[in-house]
Amino acid sequence: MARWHEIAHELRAAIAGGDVAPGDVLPRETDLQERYRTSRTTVRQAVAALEKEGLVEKVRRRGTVVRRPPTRRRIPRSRRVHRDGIGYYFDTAAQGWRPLEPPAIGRVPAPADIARLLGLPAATEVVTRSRVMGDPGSGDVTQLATSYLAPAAVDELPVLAEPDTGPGGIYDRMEEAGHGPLRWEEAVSARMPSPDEARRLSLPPGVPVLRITRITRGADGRALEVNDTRVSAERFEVVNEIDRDPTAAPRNPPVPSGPPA
Amino acid sequence: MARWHEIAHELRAAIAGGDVAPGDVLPRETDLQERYRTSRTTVRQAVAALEKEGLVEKVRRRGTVVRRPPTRRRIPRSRRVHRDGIGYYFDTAAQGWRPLEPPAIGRVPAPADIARLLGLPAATEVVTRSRVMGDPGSGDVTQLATSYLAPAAVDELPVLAEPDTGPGGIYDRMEEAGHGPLRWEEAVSARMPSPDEARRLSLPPGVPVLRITRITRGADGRALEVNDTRVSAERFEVVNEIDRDPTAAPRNPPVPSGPPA
DNA sequence: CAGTGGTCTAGACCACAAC
DNA sequence: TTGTGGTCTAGACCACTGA
Repeated sequence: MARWHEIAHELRAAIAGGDVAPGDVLPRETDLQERYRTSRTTVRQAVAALEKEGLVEKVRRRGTVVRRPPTRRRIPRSRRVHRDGIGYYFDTAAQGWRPLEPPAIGRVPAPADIARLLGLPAATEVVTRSRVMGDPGSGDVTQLATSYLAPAAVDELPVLAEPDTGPGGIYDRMEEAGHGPLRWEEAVSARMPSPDEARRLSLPPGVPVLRITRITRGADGRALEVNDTRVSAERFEVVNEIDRDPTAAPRNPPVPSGPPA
Repeated sequence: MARWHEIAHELRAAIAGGDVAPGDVLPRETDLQERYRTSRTTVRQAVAALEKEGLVEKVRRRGTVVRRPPTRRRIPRSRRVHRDGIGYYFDTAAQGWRPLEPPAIGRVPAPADIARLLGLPAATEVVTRSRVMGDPGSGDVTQLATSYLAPAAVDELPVLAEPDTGPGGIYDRMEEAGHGPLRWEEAVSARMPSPDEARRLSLPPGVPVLRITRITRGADGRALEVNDTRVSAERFEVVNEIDRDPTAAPRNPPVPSGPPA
């Protein structure tokens, strides 16, 4: 076993055993060097392993801080979307966050995975609507969302490429054009952030992004739009409810939760 | 800007621009040292950054390999669970994977987050049922699942702590005891794996685990069980369907997808 | 079995933010 | 202001594994 593995193992045990509590700092690097009779490089490699696991965070001039177990805010999902009441479940206002700026409209070659979902040849040019959501008060960014619009939808409804799409947004426009009732399919996965995403979402090392990829289809089944939303996997979770009884009456849509206590 | 940032930036651009295709290798470390007139430490720090992002994977004797964009297998979810037909949506057999060994029964203090979901004081001792799922043919492990059982449920139904819980499993036993119809709430999030999880799921560096935390409640609303499932975030995604029209008829449950082509 | 990345040393200077 | 981690050097030997 490599020396740095041993050191990482002991530090991990000290954290798990409560010898160092969340918020506390690990011994400084020079102290660990001395304690383990090793070079600074080896010590740093051990601590870097814990950082990659999201267990600790390095803070300059303070030290290596043990991170708190995350409290996640719930992103509730119901099977059905209601037009009244709480709004669409993916109505961002209902989720407690708001756009920090108007959507940025762009035209880019569709990334390979998006093109596949839209049923387009790779690198077809598509219109994008990019939003940065968060708390306007603090400027805290919680969510990066990009909509990729099918070219056919934009040709039919040029307003989709406008910053302001009118009351109800793009989905109401699509239904007005006869595509309703709309259906959505939503995939949740995760990956490590790009450097840009990490910076914009203020993600410390060792924190993945939770990725919510939602495809919108019209009544004919054709894909109209793909929405790709990224949030901190440490700050959010996507919640669904399931009933066992096939005859059970639909329950009320879940109410959006407030910020963690 | 630090030198290693520059190097990482150039390597990232070479990958994004297709100069090095997936499956290709980056120049060896000594070549990069020479090209950038720097030390091996600096080169390694740059490559380590790409590895943390999941872009490359180091393979001994081969080099630093550019990873392929992941193809994810879908884990479908419907709002309702059916007892006939495809089975329960979380019936693992219907998902294309099977237990590699009988469930391991344990008794452990409940982790803080599990105790909270079960409505128990922290560190209450609970019965666990741990499963390792995968492909029995290849031995490939795809899923680690642990059920945490509420003490009251085990007191009432001691069979829940047996390796074999009989036909239909623990949920049928709970319904037979009068807790039905059961309801579930499922949260999807992600985090970096522990070293043990990374080893058992064969996760390369830079790949998070997708975590599916499902809570089972009886008709009276009390929590009976929490299931904590971990899969590779690069190999799986959780998919839900949503209708807009509140009066739309329920659609058929989604059919489990096969392995990626 | 040879070449790749893995590990480790001992030392130096720097940049930043908490004190 | 100053102590922390951040960056970097030049070199050595090792272990694994795929050509």
